[in-house]
Amino acid sequence: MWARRYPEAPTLTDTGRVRVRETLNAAIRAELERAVADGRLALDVLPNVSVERPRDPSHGDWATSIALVSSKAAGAPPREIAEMLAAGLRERLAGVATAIEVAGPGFINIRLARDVVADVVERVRSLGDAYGAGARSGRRVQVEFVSANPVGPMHVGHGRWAALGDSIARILEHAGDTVEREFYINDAGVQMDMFAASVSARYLELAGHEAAFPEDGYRGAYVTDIAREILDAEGPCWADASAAEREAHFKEQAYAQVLMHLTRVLHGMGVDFDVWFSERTLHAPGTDGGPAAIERGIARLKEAGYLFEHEGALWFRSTDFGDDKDRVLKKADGSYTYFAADVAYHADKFDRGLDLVIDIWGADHHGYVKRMESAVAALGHPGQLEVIIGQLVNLFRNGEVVRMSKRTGEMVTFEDLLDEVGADAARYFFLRRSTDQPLDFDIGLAKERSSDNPVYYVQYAHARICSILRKSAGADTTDESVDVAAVGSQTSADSAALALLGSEPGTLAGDAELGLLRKLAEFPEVVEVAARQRAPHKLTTYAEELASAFHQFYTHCQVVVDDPALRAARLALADASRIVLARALGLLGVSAPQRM
RNA sequence: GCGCCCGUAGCUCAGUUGGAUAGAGCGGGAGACUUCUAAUCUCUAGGUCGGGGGUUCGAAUCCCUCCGGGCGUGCCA
Repeated sequence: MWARRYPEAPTLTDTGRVRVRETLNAAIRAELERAVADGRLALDVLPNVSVERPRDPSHGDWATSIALVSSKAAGAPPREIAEMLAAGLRERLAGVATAIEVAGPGFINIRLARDVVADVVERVRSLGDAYGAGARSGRRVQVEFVSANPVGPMHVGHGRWAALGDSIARILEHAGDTVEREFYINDAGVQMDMFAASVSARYLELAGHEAAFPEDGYRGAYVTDIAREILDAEGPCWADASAAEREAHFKEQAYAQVLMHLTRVLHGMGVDFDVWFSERTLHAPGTDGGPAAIERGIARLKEAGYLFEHEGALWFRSTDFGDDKDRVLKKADGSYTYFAADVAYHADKFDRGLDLVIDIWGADHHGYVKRMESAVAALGHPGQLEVIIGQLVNLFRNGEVVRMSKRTGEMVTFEDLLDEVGADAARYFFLRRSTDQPLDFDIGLAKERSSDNPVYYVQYAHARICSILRKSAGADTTDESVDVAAVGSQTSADSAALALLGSEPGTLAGDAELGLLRKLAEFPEVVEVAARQRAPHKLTTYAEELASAFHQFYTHCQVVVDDPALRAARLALADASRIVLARALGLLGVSAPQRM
């Protein structure tokens, strides 16, 4: 088995909310220490202090269960401990918190002063896109994803890995890492030969010759399209060439066409790779004329003492690292396994100085994870490879499963899907579910321009804000020539004005303002968690919650009002919401339209 | 057989690594446009968190076991 690892999260530094959290933690720890020093609390070891955000807003902004945790060791009732700590905290946190209460079995609930809550508005507006960003970690991370065999069009599952890998890359970048996106092209295997043979057979058919189609050939219509393009461009002369010559030539032609398809489709959805890595280069002789990378990779494992020969084959002792069985690198017939190339490939990655490599593979490859982790460990980089297993996509159309046949090659390609639903909806739906969950994708729903569609729900919130900003500038609300970001930044609200926000709790308007302020403040933590868990779906959930908080605010609070202070405060709040919505969508790779 | 993933409202799914009365959207029921976009909002119904044990102040979450579903278990790629 392998444990899912969540390496240390980058430290967030620029975010007031996290500082609030640290301030509270520090205050609670100090109270705890004081109580122990005074002999009021009998604890040998101090428990870890942590405040959390209660689900129920009536429990305040933050809460801690420290009294419950300490109760047993201290030999005192939790409520008694809580009362004692709360008394000290009220003094220590005067100015930050307006209420500190003991509730339930012994929770300490903390309600922040309103100006501390409202402070998020100016923090967001001054930081802009950097809000929620982590300090530069100095860590170089590579995300390798899609990595399809270049033998056909992208399928819908590839689209999901693309959205996932790119969004994880964006999130890690925002959290402070330096990230590279890489596509590993499996262009060396026998499937390329089969692909060439399939194109060759179609070419001969088109040129009017008899041709037996290969048993396990690729039967999709795209193969014929490629053959036709070659025929149109180069004529029927290849029918006279030897099969080997023809297939060798067609292989490269077809390969080039598929690569163009891949880059075009991926670029069309906003995914651009830094490196396209060809598997062939691993088999080719070294640039210095020395041994091929694949041989050098094996040599390294040998030096490390993990190889042995058995029944004419060369094996890697992956069981030393917890794998179920040992794995063959070089077969008895002298050829290399796919795994051998992958060892060389990963050795190359770490030679490039990467600190962490994240591979995204389809669910059908999960049996391969342990051996790859073992190899990376044997190469001297234990724990520096992380494999994310992406589950498949089931396509639905109005509740009906869209059937696809691998045998006949009939399928809805990812490009078809993009054409039909658009890049925004496709990406958003792919990212909406946790990665280890198979995804049901309803084409009808993704296309729907209604409240049923969460993409539009979130984008609409952004568009609404832009409309308000246009109006506040005295322009027509539909005038797209207005620079809404400039209008937003020209708005200024002093702290007295901001203190108006949420000043009437209990009213629809007051609660809506407070709800929106609190939601904005959560963003840095959401980014941190999404980064640590490689979980973009945390951001779709957040984006929908933020959009919901904004729509409530919009319904209950007129922004462009006569009172200049209230108007400025609400305008600033709307502007901050615009910035965070756009940032959240940006991390998902989804556009934030200014008008819908 | 063994390994991994999953099982939460009628449906699709969240649940911040053990916290307070388990949440959201859709679907069902009832309402709100003379306003900065109704692609919106408000209220309501709906649960044995697959079953059973255990750990503890406290379990959807951790452990054991059983049931059910998916995937993997090549000298394929």
